[in-house]
Amino acid sequence: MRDGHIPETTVARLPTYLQVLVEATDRGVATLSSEELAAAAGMNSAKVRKDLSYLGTYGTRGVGYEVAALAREIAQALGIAEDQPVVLIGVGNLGRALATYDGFERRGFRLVALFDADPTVVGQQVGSHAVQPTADLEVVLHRHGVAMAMLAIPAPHAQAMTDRLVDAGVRSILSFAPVHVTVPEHVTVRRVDLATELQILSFYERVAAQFTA
Amino acid sequence: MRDGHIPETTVARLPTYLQVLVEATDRGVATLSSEELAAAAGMNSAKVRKDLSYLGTYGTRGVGYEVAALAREIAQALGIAEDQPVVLIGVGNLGRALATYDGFERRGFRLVALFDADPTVVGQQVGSHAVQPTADLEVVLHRHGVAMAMLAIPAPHAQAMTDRLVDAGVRSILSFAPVHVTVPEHVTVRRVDLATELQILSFYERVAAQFTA
DNA sequence: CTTTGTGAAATCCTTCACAGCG
DNA sequence: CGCTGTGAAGGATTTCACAAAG
Repeated sequence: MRDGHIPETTVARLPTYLQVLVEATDRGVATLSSEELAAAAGMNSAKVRKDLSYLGTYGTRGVGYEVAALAREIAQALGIAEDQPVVLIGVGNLGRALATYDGFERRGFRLVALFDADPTVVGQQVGSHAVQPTADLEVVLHRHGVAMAMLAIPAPHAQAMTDRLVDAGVRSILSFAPVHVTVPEHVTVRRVDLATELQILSFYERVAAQFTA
Repeated sequence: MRDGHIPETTVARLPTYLQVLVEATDRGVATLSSEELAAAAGMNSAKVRKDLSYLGTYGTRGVGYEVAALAREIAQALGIAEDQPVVLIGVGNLGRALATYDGFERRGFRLVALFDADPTVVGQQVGSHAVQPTADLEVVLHRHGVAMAMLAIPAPHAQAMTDRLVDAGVRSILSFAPVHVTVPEHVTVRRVDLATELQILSFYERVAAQFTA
């Protein structure tokens, strides 16, 4: 393929492939077929091959994909060939869990600072960082060249803080606030809303229950 | 419409509409047009109207949608007209945040029990529940008629615990373990993987950076 | 002989655009 | 006259199925 454009759905699956490849590396597996990759990722092989073809041609016919090379290639496409600096805004219950989660560090990111607006939280040690006041936000973002932020603050403050992050040069935001925020064209926001996920599940639960009843 | 089938993408958006409607209720707004609903939810009005049409016809031409009636209808479709009992397995960092998150309670769910395999955690009070040993899982699930579970345990234990949940009658699982688990046809698993979300963002960050550079 | 890479077909989702209702 | 509800058009994604490569 190799024409620069990768479908959104494919991008969303690349992290899953990467994870399977990293596990395969740990197990000492050198090569995986699209069929094996698909089984481990929970999808079908045609989709795997089509997805990987957008990155270029890294497979060998009759053999499969070289695990190490493909992992490197996906990490490259995802922009995590070297670690990306990230900050976390909001050190409440969820923020604390995020700050101490080692998955970010193991999967391409480096948490460089924690911020909170609450003066009673500022100064506390959470994981390997002391919480800083939001007043210092711009200085720290600039010093570390941070382009990504995680937002774990109450919904009413989300838009104002987002505006501030965008002004400070942040281009990607992972928001846990259950509210839509508006951003300029060049900024991407992904929202993770835990209650929303449960509600979606609940819908299908209901459908399944009908067959059971 | 009214033919029982609702597209997945529509189901995934219903919780957002519901949230906008609940906020509108709080502000004392009685009626919303598809245009207003779309603006608050961050999408376009045609999509809103098409989505809502799958539920039936609840709008009034020339006026818009009656907020209270539509909210009730969406809650009904999502199966949260009355609260759904849910359990949480795994009371580590993330589990603690989930156990103390009040969004679940406010948005249609009732957390009925916490479980952990670690004997040093069992018995601890987390939020309004004492952590129970996983040995008691089946009894508790059965007693409360639980069909939904949240899974916040290490990846290597995810499949075994999932099998146990399914055997105990759970039909919907929200998993935070970064691994694919296999389940029977009638069971739904949604996976929320925080590092995956950041990696997807990172991809678009890279694209945006190219324009900036 | 096995498995990739990919056009083409099939399916699914979004957007358009407007008839028709209130 | 304003706004919903929806066929039809347009896009996007998935799946099929097979030619070509190792």
